[in-house]
Amino acid sequence: MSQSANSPQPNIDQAEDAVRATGARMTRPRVMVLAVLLEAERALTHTEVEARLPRAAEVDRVTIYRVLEWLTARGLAHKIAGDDRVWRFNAAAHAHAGPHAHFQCSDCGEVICLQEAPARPALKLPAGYQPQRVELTVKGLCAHCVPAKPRARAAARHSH
Amino acid sequence: MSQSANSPQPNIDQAEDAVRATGARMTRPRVMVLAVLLEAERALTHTEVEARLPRAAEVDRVTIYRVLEWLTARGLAHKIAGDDRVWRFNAAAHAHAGPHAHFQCSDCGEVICLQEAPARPALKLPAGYQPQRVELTVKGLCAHCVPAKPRARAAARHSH
DNA sequence: TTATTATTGCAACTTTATTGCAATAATGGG
DNA sequence: CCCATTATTGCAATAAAGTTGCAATAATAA
Ligand SMILES: [Mn+2]
Ligand SMILES: [Mn+2]
Ligand SMILES: [Zn+2]
Ligand SMILES: [Zn+2]
Repeated sequence: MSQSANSPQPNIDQAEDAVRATGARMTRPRVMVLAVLLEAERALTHTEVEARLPRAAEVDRVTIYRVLEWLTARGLAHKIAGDDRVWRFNAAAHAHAGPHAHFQCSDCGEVICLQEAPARPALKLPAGYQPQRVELTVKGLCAHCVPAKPRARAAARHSH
Repeated sequence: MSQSANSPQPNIDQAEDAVRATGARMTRPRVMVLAVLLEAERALTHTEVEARLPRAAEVDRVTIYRVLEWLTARGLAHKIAGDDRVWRFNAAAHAHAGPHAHFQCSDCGEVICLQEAPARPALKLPAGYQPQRVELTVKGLCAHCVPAKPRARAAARHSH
């Protein structure tokens, strides 16, 4: 039960390595944001990333948006569009190199990556349409939002 | 090649029947919006619905939002969340009664319904997670956005 | 016709994300 | 180590999609 699971240090090191490996400039916002994603156990929204950045980091809101975009373009992260109009980001190194399915809670919006790669069912497209990738998302209730007993249905939204 | 495919009249009749069948009040916004959806060959955004409503209909922006929500709740339409975080709506009567997959163009955002029902690959969820439904979306380029020849890649966005 | 109340219209507001541009700072060369 | 170059960043303004509160309107039942 050490608190090391919450210590960003090792993730910062890993983030630095990853950013350096791209050949682009290594900046504090890039390293800190990636470290936050590496530390997360699930996909994070822009707001969540902002909240998890140490105060001392002092990264601007817009910069976070741009860094998340940048990380995604470089393959260091990937983003998922959910039902709630919010992008969620996950570090690519999270044992999710290839394509994989996602789960989204229809109550709180939480998104997690699932392991199994969706077995492409070879869907038929109209003439002239060109497939690129298949996205498989399971909708349902996360462990936090599943009611313990079949009552207290309309409970207030929680924030995890 | 008659222009009847563009005439909303038969769809208006069908829409009236569908709205009446719900038992709720039959209003012009509900009928007109549903008629627009029935006439569409693909899923429409709120903005597209607004643009296709006849001027004479004079339906308020907010009412369109509410009617689309209402149609979805009654099962007369269904909505799809795309990568551009915009809801798109499709009349449920469009031969899409049950669950089905979707296609979204990664260039222009167009969404169409696909026929085949995704063969549920029975994904394994973490303990305590409760699946409800599976969404399968094929990303790619629609017929309008597929480049005729492998050049002119960065062409300007079209609007269909 | 009239009463009831579900719907609608309107204005203000919220949330999420984007854009323009000047200021800052990461890197490479001297 | 210092300077020049220019990729990044911060800040303010703006955009786009959708929501909310509430008074006015109109669909239905009596
Ligand atoms: Mn993922
Ligand atoms: Mn559909
Ligand atoms: Zn949840
Ligand atoms: Zn397209």
